[in-house]
Amino acid sequence: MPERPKPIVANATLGNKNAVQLVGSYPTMPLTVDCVIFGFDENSLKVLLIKSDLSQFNGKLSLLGDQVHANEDLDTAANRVLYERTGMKKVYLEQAHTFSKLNRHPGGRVVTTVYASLLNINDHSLGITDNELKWHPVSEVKEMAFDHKEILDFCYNWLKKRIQEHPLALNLLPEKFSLRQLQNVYEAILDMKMDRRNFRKKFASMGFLIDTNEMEVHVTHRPGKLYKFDFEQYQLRKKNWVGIDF
Amino acid sequence: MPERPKPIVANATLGNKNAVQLVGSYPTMPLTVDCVIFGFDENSLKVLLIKSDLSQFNGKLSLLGDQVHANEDLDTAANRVLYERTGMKKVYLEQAHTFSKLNRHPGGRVVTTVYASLLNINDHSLGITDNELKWHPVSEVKEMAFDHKEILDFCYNWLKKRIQEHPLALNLLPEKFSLRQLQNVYEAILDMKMDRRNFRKKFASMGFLIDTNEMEVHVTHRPGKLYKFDFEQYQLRKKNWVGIDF
DNA sequence: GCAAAAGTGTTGTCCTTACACCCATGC
DNA sequence: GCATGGGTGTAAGGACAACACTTTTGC
Repeated sequence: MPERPKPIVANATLGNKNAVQLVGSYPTMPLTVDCVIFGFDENSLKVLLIKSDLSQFNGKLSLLGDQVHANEDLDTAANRVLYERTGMKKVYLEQAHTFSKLNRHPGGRVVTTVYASLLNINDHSLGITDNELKWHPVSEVKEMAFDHKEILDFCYNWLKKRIQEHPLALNLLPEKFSLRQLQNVYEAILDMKMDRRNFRKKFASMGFLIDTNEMEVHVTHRPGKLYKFDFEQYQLRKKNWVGIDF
Repeated sequence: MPERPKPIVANATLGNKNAVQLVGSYPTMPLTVDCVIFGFDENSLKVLLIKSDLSQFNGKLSLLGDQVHANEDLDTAANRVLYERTGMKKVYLEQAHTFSKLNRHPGGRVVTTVYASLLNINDHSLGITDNELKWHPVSEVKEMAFDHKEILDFCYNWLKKRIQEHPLALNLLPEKFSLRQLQNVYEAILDMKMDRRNFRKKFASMGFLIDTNEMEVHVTHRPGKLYKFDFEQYQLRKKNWVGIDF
């Protein structure tokens, strides 16, 4: 049995009191959002990065991040930052984790909530390229500013797991895609080869592929069929039972 | 192509500048942590809650939360809050999500990072019971203070998924447990009945159960074997491939 | 006609499910 | 001896892994 710790100050002194007073007694700190934006092009997984303009980091690569304004929630902030940095709107964004190490920012204590985002590089041309914004192959990113390498690694692991359970990878492709493109996405992200027949059978049996009756054009080999993903059906039928297994 | 948004102020004005100055220009806000502490007892899933002492909430139930200090990271804060509220230390804690709706706290803007925690009720007696701290069956919790009901629902869903992929539920049981107890945990959390033989086969085949050669005592039926979970083996052999399925 | 990738089926193995009977203990 | 849950095996069905040949297009 542990010894009884000191009571929490706010409770002891305020009792059944005013919420504004209570919140006023809390320390405040700056909050940022960082976006880890994955894209897919030329059969490899890319991530959208800028060069840090902090002198400490000497042009090291950095995620797309910025302060959270006093009057916006985190989802809004992440969307805004993405828009301000890239000119893109309405991108799928998902909160991944909040990082809070005390010394993670050289300018003082900054807590950051990280959002991961996936998009199709060819459908979203960059409207802005300040700070040398560009796509970098994930496998080639080594050093980064802040704790951003750690964050990138975290999000890459998150992505690997996530695409196996959600049709997230479809966001990396154009609306109409071939099964080869889809398999390339999976192979690139998971960093493994898969059997083509089994891969196609798996997706066919899920029943979310819509045959567009169109084919690839101008390819130097037999053209493949183009499909759309039936997100509507997916929403209706998605699993909630995964099965005990670890 | 979207119109080019206004440049981000911090970049435009500071250029390649001082990090301290940059962070100093960010708005600050109070940050809290909330702990969703699940426990298991009498074959039902419980959650540890207090009564809010804010007058607005009129004694409604609340998660265990408190401010994050200026000089502590979120993991530390969550552990501290748990200790201060319950007297318990060294509890498994995992960050689940950060909630940031602007009006979620009546005292002003407060962002909260939520940690989920699982523990065995009978192994952890409560050292402190201020604010009517006690265990509530999850299924019976209706109204709560703040957005805590929404947070609880989020964490309950998180838990359902999580226990299917990680040996998390073992934290809800004593070190030595019977397979019946284990199955009860799963049935209570997932809210479904399972076949006893298949459940046992499943766990036996995973190879993480260590037979203690002890039996239940003083039970009004044939006593069951007691097992330990081999966390060490689990760490060595845990899966990282789940298989595409959604 | 050659290179390159599309398209397609079968078989064996493993995992999951469904299901019924006897056993050890407390009272 | 009876109530309660412990312990066990098998058969059928479904999912997954492994594997090779023919087809269509561009050049």
